[in-house]
Amino acid sequence: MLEIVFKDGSKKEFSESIEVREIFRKLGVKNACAGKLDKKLVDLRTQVNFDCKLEPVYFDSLEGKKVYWHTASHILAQAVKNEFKYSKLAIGPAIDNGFYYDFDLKSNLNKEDLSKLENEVNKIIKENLKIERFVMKYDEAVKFFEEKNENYKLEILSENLNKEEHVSFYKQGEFAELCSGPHLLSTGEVGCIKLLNSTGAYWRGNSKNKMLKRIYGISFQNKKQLKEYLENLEEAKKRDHNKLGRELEFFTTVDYIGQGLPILMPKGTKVMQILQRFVEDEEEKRGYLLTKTPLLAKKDLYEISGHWDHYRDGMFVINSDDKNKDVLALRPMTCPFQFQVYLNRSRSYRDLPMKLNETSTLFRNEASGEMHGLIRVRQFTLSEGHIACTPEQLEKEFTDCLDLANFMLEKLGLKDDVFYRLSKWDENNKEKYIGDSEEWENVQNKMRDILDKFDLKYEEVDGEAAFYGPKLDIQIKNVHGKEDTLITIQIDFQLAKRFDMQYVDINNQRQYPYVIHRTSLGCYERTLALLIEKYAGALPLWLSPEQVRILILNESLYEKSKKLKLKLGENKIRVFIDNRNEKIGYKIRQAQLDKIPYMLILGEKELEKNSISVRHREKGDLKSMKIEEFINLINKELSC
RNA sequence: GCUAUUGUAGCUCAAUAGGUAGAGCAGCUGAUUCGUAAUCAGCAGGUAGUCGGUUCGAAUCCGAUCAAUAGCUCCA
Repeated sequence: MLEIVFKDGSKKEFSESIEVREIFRKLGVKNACAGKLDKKLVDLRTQVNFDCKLEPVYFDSLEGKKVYWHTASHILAQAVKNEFKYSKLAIGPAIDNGFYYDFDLKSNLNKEDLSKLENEVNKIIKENLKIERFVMKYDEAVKFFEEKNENYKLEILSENLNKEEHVSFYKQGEFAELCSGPHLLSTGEVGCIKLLNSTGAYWRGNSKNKMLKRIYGISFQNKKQLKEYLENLEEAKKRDHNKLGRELEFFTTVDYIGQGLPILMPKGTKVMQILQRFVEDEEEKRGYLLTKTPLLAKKDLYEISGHWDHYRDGMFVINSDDKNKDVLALRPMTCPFQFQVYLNRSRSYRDLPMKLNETSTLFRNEASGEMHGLIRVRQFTLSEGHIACTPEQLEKEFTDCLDLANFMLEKLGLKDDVFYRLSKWDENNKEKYIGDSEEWENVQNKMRDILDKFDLKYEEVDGEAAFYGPKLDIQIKNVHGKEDTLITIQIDFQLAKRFDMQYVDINNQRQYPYVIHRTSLGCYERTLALLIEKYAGALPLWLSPEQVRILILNESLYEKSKKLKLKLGENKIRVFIDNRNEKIGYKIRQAQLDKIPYMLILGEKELEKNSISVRHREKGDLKSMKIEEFINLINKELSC
């Protein structure tokens, strides 16, 4: 006898081992694509032969979608095998927004190939082939792939630790694929597949390996859902800062200036100035002292910090082949410079914590393919800061940094869009880092302890640390779903030693402080980019480079509008008049119009009543009001 | 850096098979004063990203290079 408990708490007994799908059938559960057995995702074909908890998984959950998408990726692999005789299979997982499959192909894939494959894929769905699971002995599986000359599959197999265990396969029609599942029961259940694009991707994600062809796709249960998804995708792309930011004249690029070196136009610069003032003021309130340090230094400095050995590829080096001149490098980080403030004289524990901030321009020689609008550039400005503190102060200071970061996110309205990541070192790749294992484990544990005291969900990722210490990274996704670090808070236990930064403790002993590297708002270019995407260009009032546009309907009102502008300007409201050359005109491009929070209309009607008509970009027409009333309205909105 | 795609006026896009560049919007000038993008008339804008090659002739074909886009790798 076995007892199965369901999500609603109900129980059912079965006399013998039974398949998940059979259980669901008996219970009348329909449309489940997999099961969750004691919290583990399992195939509908799984035999249950012990007491357990079980619940159905459907397409409406991400886990469920991934089952569909994984099956879709197998169908794609089958289609590619049908269409390209010499193709070899690599891997094809489901991802958060669909699936991909990597192939080794002799030829490139163009659009026609992709649509041909799409037809083939949907043909396989229509055929509604039964998908069966079977197992093979390890040796048989090796032989199976050797015959097919599938060297990537063989490589995966060779890493199978337990060669005694059977290897799991899934088969549909003639196509069999190494896979641990779970999968749907037939190809027809997938619904419809759209192949989105094809790109290159390195085998095993290693740039030293061969580049394979990757095809991305998505599938839905029906065409309506697919259409909706594709439309949403198009909508999201309209918010792309790289397009919108240029259209709205926040920034531009010039080919002969170079990659990753955007020109910030007046609007973009205004927003960055607002952000920068906001950040510096807030940091000052929180006890930071502002510094301004050089943008470049002799390589000697970087040799001490370790950048010369661990970060040289990322730096712009000057005079490297002139023996008569000092070799200099533009700074990729501010830490070694700002440390000199600490080192200016001897420090006691009474000086700590020492909190320094800087609005620092940095230069990083990113590889040519990495640049992306304002999100990834070669010169950028960071809201940077460093805190030197005693071990006892570390927790409080770290907590304060996190609080500051969250405060900033809250103010920008990005709080719900971010996720947290504890970025650790890679212990299999020690040469990338400075310091020994014990120190790393020690600090990482410390960081984890602090994080666990917060009500904060975070994931841990190996190999994402800085070379000098672990990081708390606050991540965000752009409109393309690509993840980037917005804010980072790092604990460093190495650089103080390298720079011989000491303090004298209460027992008159010399000690090294901990250093926290942190940003409060990340880099301004990137933050601006994400704000444009978040708000589709219609930034909140306090961040809008143009808060008010005055529209005059009669040339004779021009002088009056100038006075109005002056008056609003005195109240620190950013206002523009909609005409150039002192001529009337109420032709405003709609695209720009709905980005401006308020529009004031000034015409004969208003003149008579000595008032203005106000239009809000979202609320539409507001009642006409006196200028003072409008100023109050804006101030009220700004204060909350 | 790698795999692809793209590059024609400020923007969006045209031009049968290589035959010597055209339209809308924006801009400018003038008229119009018309209540929320697109009134009328006129003008001006391009050595086709750049450099080289093939050809009698190249926006179109080839090569190199620069830049942009998506993805990989890398990273704030």
